Amino acid sequence: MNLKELAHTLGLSQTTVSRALNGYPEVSETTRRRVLQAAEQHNYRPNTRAKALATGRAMTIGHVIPVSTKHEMVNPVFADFISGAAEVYAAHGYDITMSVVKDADEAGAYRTLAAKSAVDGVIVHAPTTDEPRIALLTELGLPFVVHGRASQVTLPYSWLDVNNRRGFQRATEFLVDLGHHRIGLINGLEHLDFAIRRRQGYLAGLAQCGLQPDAALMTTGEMTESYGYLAAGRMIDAPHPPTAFLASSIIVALGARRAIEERGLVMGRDISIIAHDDDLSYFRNDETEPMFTALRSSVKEAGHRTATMLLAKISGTDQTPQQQLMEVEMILGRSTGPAPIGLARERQRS
Amino acid sequence: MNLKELAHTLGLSQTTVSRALNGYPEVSETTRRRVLQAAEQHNYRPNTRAKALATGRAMTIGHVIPVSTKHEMVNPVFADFISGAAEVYAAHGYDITMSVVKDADEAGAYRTLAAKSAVDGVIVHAPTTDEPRIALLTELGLPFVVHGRASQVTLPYSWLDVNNRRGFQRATEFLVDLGHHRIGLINGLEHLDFAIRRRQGYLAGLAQCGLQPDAALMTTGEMTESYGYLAAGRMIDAPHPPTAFLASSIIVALGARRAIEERGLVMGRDISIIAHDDDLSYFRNDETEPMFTALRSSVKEAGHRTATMLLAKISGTDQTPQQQLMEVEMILGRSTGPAPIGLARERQRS
DNA sequence: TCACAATACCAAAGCGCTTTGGACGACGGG
DNA sequence: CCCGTCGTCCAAAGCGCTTTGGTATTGTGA
Repeated sequence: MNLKELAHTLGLSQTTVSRALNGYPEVSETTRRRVLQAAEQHNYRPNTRAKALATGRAMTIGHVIPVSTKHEMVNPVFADFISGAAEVYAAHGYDITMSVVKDADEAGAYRTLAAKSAVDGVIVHAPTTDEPRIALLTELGLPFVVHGRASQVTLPYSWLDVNNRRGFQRATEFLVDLGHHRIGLINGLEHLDFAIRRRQGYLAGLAQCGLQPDAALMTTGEMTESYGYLAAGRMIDAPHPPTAFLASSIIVALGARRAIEERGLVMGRDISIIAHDDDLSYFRNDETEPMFTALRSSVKEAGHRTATMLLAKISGTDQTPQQQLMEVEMILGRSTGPAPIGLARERQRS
Repeated sequence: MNLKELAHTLGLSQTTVSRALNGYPEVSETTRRRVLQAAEQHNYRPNTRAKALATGRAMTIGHVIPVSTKHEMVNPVFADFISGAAEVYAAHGYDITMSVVKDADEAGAYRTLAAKSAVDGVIVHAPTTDEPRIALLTELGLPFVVHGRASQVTLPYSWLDVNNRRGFQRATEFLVDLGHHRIGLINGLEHLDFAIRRRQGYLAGLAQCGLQPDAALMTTGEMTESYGYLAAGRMIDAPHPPTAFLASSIIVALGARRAIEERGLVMGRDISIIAHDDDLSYFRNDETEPMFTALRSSVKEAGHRTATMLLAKISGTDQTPQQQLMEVEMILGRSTGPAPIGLARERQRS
């Protein structure tokens, strides 16, 4: 059923039917009701493409999600992020289109999206410190909001970020307060901005407590479980092992935990862990006493908010770039405890 | 840059330019090259909507992904599945559009997609045993392929599934061979077809070995880590605890493992686990000696194959419904071992 | 040399919608 | 009584593309 047919069965012009459906005032209330009812009855939905073509608005948001060439991995946070964003889109009649691209040709993906005029706006995921996409999108004139920030980019742009720096600083200081002097950082890939900020927070925390950083206690990698396992294991087995870890995600923390337990140590007693927690739906760290002490910030809510910002930008409500910084919650769980005293610690390891 | 402008700058008609770009023969090779080059130079991409409107083909595949109303959870396998499917789509010039819907109104989502004629085909995720979407889509005439099967549906339709039944039967028999007589099944939600089949496999395995099933050893739930933890914990604490678990996913298995270790037991010695492993990119169970003994079947590959089937269906290559059954690989890891003898087991627990 | 077929191009219609620029009565004020 | 206004509707253009149904221009065989 299309407009023409619908108009014909109603004995009205397409114009009138279209106006009735779209809430324009030049239609009498009686005919509007008649139209609405007929539309409902025939399950009429305007053809998206025709509508988009006529209005010039695609009513579609693009998400281009990078899959790392290294591990062919797509970051599991996207599922939750998008589910949060999707609620907002749906409420405003927007569709989602996604392109999955090897991170190399991400720029190309945006170019194509813009050239095809397939979307009204996009969300930029996982920005690097000098994220080139920001300049590209500004140049293309395609509305966008960045999930995260790009420290080195000076152009004004809209973003929503988590206060990673503050969070990791707090976590570090918290661990030091518990007596931990050697804290291992199991960070994400450090060309990504969030990872840099986390490291900065970690370093600031150490500095605040008068501790020297140790390069042997800082690692970087793609945030898989194995990575957490290997990185933690390596540090534990090194000459001066840490007594605590800061893990960049729950999944990484699980790996670290595995490394700890495999060595007969007990998490929260022999070695503490604090994890950043994106509050993923299938991995809730929220029992009466959470498994991990964590810096929690819901990625789903971030999706929700980012989408809201983007739609505001598209509708022209927000002309000037907007920023939102979400603070993390620090959740106390079972993975942290006072640093073991040296001797006890040594006994554990032998 | 649109067709009109491009044609104008070239001093050609839109017809010719369009034909040159789309590989029609009524264009001289010299002009074709000229056109192609100009298009390249101006980064011209035909407007998706206009093209779709003119051709009647949306060049878009719909994925409607359900978010469970219960835990607001979106199944983490989608990320990998879609990344597999996306490669195929991209290679054939198709876009992806996704709708995220509370599982309640999934039917509505498909209806809308069809009425808007927004997609050329869809993939049906997570079918129930009597999946009503199959009848709906057949009625709507929208090409589709089911990822999974629907045991009770008699209509012919295309699907790709993993041999869950066989896998779980094998795993069960393997555990029995190791001396396990009480095996706990930590299954997914059993209105979903794959979960039913897994249970059937489990029961068949027990029967094959002459063992009676015990209702206390079978649980059902949404496949989160907490669920695995709680379900396993409950069984372990019951009067006649199992000596092995069959877990419906790696994430669930991690929960089970946590329950085991929290009780001072050792996985693979005191209690064994076999998990179904979707081979998720951020959770690879594939070190030299994998953490879990597992039934592995790559969900990314499933996405790849399902997408291929769907495109074949859309292009009309496959008129008759096609089926594909993927066998699981059984991977030996560290989570299984012989059943402990009664006494030793008791000593462990006290 | 002429007719006929390729060859290489073009004008215009059409996809399903929105939106501009009216038309046509009814109504009310001067 | 007439004119301007308002309310209600419609015809047609236009969004950017594809595709049908041409028209010139060239090459070919008789």
